[in-house]
Amino acid sequence: MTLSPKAQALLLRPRLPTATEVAGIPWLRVLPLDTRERAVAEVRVIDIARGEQVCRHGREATHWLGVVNGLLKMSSDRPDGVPMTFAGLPSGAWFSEGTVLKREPYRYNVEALRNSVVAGIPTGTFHDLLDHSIEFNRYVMQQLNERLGQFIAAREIDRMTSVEERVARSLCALFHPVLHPGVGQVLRIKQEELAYLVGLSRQRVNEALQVLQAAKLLQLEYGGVRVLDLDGLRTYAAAPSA
DNA sequence: TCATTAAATTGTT
DNA sequence: AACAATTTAATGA
Repeated sequence: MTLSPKAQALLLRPRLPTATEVAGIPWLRVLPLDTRERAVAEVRVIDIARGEQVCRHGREATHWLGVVNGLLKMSSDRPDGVPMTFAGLPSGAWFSEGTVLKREPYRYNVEALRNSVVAGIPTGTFHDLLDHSIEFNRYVMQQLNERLGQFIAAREIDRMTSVEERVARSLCALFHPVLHPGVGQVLRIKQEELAYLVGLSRQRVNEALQVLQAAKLLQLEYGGVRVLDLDGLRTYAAAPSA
């Protein structure tokens, strides 16, 4: 990315969301009309260039954040220096609720794998919604519950030896219907981005994807992946090697 | 709208 | 990492 400082400043300035962007925020839909209108008024969006960090480990959490458009990667700095990727965050993913809830600093880094649009509401607004909206509480509770399961899955993925299994499970996480409702049957992701997410070479990921395609679990498309059998990806086991 | 060309992405080695 | 093949996006008649 070679943008002039002026262009960068313009990109980094938070702005009001467009109607389309507001429509892409899943939790707004569960709110009653009056609550929703008040919440919408607090939403700001920001354009993030590929490679930029959305939040840094240790920084104070000022907003509850979500992906309107694009793809982010959530990872942690481990003491041994090897970064561990927790999750890929596609369109419709909202995150940092645990941190915002406890008013703590971020415990991970989030960076953009491609140019993305990220939305946020201030922590104060987040707590107001928790205090006054049952619907919002339900949404956040479900979100926390699902994310717990995803973190546990991420640890299992990290231990897996088979590349095909790792890719299959990672894709499942990205296609998670509750955490990532913005993702339809087709996930817009480059194989290069997926490789960076699972920490493998693009070649190896390409190879694994083709195995999974041959198994009729997914279909490769230019610039994306179509899932044919989500449950099959979830339970995929590598063929025993000779 | 269509044809041509450039750029991006995938598939192979 | 390099390269060829394929798909999409951009351009201009």
